[in-house]
Amino acid sequence: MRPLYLTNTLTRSKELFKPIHEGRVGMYVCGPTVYGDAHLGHARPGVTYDVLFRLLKYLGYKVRYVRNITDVGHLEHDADEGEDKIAKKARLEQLEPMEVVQYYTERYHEAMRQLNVESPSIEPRASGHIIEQIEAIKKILEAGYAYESNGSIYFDVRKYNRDHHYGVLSGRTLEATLEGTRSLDGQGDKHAPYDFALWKKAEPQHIMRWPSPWGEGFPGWHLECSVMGAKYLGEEFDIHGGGMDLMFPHHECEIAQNVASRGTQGVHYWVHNNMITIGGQKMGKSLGNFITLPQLFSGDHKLLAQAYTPMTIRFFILQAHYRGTLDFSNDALQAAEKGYKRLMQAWRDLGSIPAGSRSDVEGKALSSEVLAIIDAVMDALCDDLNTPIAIAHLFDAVKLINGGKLAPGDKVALKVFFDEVVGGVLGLKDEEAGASGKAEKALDGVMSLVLEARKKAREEKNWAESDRIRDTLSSFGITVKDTKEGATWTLE
RNA sequence: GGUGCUAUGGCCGAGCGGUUAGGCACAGGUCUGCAAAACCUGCUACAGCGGUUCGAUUCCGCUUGGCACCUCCA
Repeated sequence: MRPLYLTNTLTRSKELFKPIHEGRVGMYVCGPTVYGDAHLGHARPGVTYDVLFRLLKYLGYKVRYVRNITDVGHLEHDADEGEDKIAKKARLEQLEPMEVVQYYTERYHEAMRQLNVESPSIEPRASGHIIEQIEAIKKILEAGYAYESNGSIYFDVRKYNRDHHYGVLSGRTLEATLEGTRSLDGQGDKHAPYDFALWKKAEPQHIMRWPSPWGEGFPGWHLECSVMGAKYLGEEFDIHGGGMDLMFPHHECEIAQNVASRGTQGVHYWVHNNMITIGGQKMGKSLGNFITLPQLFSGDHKLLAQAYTPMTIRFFILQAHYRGTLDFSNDALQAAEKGYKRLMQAWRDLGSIPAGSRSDVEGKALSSEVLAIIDAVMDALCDDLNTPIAIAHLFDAVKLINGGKLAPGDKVALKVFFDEVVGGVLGLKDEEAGASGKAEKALDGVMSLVLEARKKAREEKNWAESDRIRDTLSSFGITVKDTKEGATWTLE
């Protein structure tokens, strides 16, 4: 198995990936809080961990990928004092909270499907694991790292920090955390500002509530990931991913909860993707500069010069390394769109190959050029998911393909490689390929008829008629190109 | 204020102690009835100032700028 390297936030270095159980990988990624449409920022982890998931499988691992849906406990403004995001949305829209959850979960799934993000193995919800969360709180209380205060349970960070290091992941000390904490008022029932809620007492008007040994309430946000990760992947598992902004406090709290409740940090490799920025600034709810995925796909946003297809977005994300920030702009998206189309065209030009040709290729001598490209692409992907380098090498292949001098064996090999890696691992798909629906099939037929007529006109050197057909088609979005093999067409 | 990251050509974006990143854009050429596509060629950058080194865009220090986290955010 080709070695895979990942940057582990815990050690701040690139490490050789070694799974706990040979040949199997457990991976957990923080999913969305479903109170609004997924935005460009959600596409980043969606695509990044999708590629990791696909790559691990391609390398031969059996992977269980858990990505949660947060549907309770995520508060706004202050981690322990704000209103629950879902409950607030429900109140504003006069809906049942679970209606909000259902609606946006489906919207999220649809956006991910369009981005060609594979479904995770398990997609658990926080509200479906209240019992497990209560059990975890009991354990933390037993261990002495939490206290009850006015019907709520808080994690005792100061006490925990005496025995362990609160801040291992983000590289902070408790003092540093304290310095950064804002004003001390509004602290409510907490003993210290850096303590965080494990269980919140529900006020009378609060609609999302469950019974517990401490009265009716709801779980704290950080708890769900600790509990669901352990439930489905075991008390120790391989990879935990998420956005960099979750590193502190969310993931830090997760580690503390894990240690306090089961005596282990639980996660071997912490992987964090960086943010997408707009004009150099992080896109965020509070800044009001975020663009949702449906807006991106439709072009319906004041910042958008045009609509961008899901694959353009995916390619755009893949052209940058996941650990760096990626700046959004129309220029960058348009460049990505063109590059993506060129890559797809080359893939298409490799043509369809008969079934079983993989075995025809194996064991046969390929040109060193093609072998080098294949190797370089895989090396890049296994080097901390370096998709931009992988894509750069794929464009070397594009040059070979367009050059038209590939030996048949090389062509088949590249076709198999593109299918498996461009399609299978990078998860790109040819948005223009193939007539599938009835309408497309009909259009296919009509077009071949039209192009036949044009061909006849051209043979008669009737350029006026030939151009008239081309211009007319162009006026409703069909581009005709004359190649040596005859005319081809694409629908805009 | 604390902590961390970063500064690459017109734009996006990799990388590295000595070798062409790649994409997009631009210019010239080949091909073509024209157009498009494709191919070839050109454009050769690493914030500033010091230092280490035979040699630094790549390491170290300082300066300046940008960003992120410390409050919900992927």
